[in-house]
Amino acid sequence: MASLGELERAVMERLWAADGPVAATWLRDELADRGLALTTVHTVLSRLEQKGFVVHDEARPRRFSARASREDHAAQAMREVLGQAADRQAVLARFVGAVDADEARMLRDLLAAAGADDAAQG
Amino acid sequence: MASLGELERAVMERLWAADGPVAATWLRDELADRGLALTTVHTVLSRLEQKGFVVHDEARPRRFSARASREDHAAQAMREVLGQAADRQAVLARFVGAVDADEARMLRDLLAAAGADDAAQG
DNA sequence: TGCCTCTTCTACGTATCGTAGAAAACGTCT
DNA sequence: AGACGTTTTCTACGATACGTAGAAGAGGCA
Repeated sequence: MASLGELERAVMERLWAADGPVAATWLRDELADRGLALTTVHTVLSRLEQKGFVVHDEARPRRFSARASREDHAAQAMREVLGQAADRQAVLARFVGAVDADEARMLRDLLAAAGADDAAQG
Repeated sequence: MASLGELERAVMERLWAADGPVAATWLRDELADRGLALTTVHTVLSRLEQKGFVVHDEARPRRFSARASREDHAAQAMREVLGQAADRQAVLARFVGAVDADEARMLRDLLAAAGADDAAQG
């Protein structure tokens, strides 16, 4: 997965936080503390599109949005890390060993639900 | 986490595959298909050290090794992705939803063991 | 039909990375 | 100890990525 620069990441954060597609001007205002020119925002957006993280519609002020939700993005990143490892079990063991109690509970519940589905279907 | 370049990653792969600390010459030979100069290997190694991925001893030919195992590295990367997310549960849900049956079984077993530990200790 | 805004194109400075030469440090053989 | 080969460090250079934005083109609106 292509990695993101500092500003690119900031833009993605705003897109994820946004409630639907947004205009470049909105992003510029969201990032007002940086005092960015509108063209800068556009440049970053087009780079993010090239990388496959952002799409825009054809309306005229263009509306930009993240291709995947923040959560999908994170989950996919986790899957990619896991997928690259030769010994997935060892990775998962270390991962599970490091998660906190809350997360362990979440995982147990989620896996129980998935397991129930499997049983129902298989 | 600092991200790695193509050659840096290749070097890490060899270090992880290696059976203990190795000399720079060994790495150069492992990467013989690239026809790298020994100094190139050293440059990359020192950059990896700066990033905290590699350490070396004081013996003379220096022996280099990965600071963390491949599995620890991957697990830590997964944790970092998860840790950055605001809604960890949503991320975990998507992650669990995407893992295959094998991985789900591994996770269930690992979590069961962890849960047993909790019960015994708590 | 101008004007103003939005979009695209092009560019530049800095940091990172792949790459390696030059020089210094070290071990060793005689 | 001196000379030689190997290893390590220092320095550098070209390519690419990224932050940044000006200039120019495209479209809508008074």
